[in-house]
Amino acid sequence: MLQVRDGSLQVMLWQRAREPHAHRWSLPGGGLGDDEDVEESIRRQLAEKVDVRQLSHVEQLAVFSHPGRVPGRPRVVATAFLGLVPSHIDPVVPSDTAWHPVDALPPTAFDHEAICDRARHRLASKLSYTNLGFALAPPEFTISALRALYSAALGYKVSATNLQRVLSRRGLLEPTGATVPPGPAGGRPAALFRFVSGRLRVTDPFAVLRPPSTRSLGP
Amino acid sequence: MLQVRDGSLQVMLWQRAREPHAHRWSLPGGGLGDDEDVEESIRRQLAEKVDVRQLSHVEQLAVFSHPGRVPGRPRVVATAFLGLVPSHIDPVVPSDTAWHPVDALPPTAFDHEAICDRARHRLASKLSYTNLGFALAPPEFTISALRALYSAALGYKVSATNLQRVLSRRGLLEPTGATVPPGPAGGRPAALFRFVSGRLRVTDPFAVLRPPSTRSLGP
DNA sequence: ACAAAAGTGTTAACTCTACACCCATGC
DNA sequence: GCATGGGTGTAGAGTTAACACTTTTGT
Repeated sequence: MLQVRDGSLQVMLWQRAREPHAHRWSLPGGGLGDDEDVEESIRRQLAEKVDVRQLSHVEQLAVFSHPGRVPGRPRVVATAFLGLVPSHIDPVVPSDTAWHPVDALPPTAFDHEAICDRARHRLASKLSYTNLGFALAPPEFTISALRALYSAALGYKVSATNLQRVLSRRGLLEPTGATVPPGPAGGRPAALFRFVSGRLRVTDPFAVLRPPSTRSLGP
Repeated sequence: MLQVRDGSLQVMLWQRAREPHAHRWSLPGGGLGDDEDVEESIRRQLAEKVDVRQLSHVEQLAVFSHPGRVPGRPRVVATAFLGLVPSHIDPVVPSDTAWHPVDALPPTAFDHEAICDRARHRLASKLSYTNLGFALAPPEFTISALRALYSAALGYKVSATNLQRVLSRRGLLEPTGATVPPGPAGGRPAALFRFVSGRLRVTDPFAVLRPPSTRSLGP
């Protein structure tokens, strides 16, 4: 589960009490029940940590199935997921559970660091060619705030100017009309925006080799 | 397993002899052994159908885990893969096995039609932003031949002119120097090309929101 | 007035599509 | 010569990054 917290992208981990890998930090998860699919299962597992209604997005990443991935046990096949929580939420988490910046992970259990890396990469990619930003952002936000979210998730500074232009041209962003008063240092009040849609949509489907344009189908 | 055959994208299926879903057509696959991961397993399963050295690309698609996906049995969790065979190969296949155009599938077992759709979509996407064309094409080919492969895989006509330009600009294609004599109808001899690399490479990593250019880091 | 923060205008570079045109060959 | 298929030139549209500039506020 990933969230932008305090200006950095963080992942929710819990500290294992027992072997194998006691005291190491682990991604939430667990066994698959007989009457659920893996999507239902991961939501059930995450529900033990947070209110699942706080999850703004969940998607499959990949299967991790190396025979030795869980030491001292028969092989465990894991289906890894990317889960996102919007930045305005601060879920109450159990005492063995905490958020960690993805750039400074504590010792992790099993192959969970590799799973984290996969999740970061997937998130960065989808921010570029979909409207997935809605899953990181609160319902309303200033462009500066959105810039901070994108910067944290992508790992490099994003220009507020160009971010607004790209997302607006694609029709993903709309102004609410409201503004936020500036801080004590002054400055122009910032306009508030929201994402037009809260459903994942691919906005830049093919970089090249697009289908022929319709006008070339004429007589 | 997908391949462009006779001008259309086709999938290799085998006809089930026994229930459930007897006589329906099924994707190759099977159980996961204790000492292999899912990638090794799928290659082992496919080896029963073709020479695995003929596989030019294999990648995970997704997990299919709906409890009712295999009727009359405890739930079976499947990890679906996309496998590609270059068009110049014509593998000898068992008698219960045949290639079918993805646009005209016979009645398929379980959720295998959905898996096929997922594979087609993944292939089409990756042709646009990676060099995955190498996995469909023979070692050397004319631009016309490559155009036919891309058109079949994408499902719409691709311009030979622009295909050559896009792939050349990206440094994916290089001329071999050789040419192919024209057919009986005449025409200019076609130059032969090859893919520079046979390893998957992302060539168009982010549609937008690229990291800042290096020159803006100057003093 | 001045500093600070937000937002807009503008330019240059780049990429892709479409289409006109030229090239090399068989008949 | 001329039809046929292969290949190149080029113009135009569309996006994006970079940066200068304007707007709106607090002190």
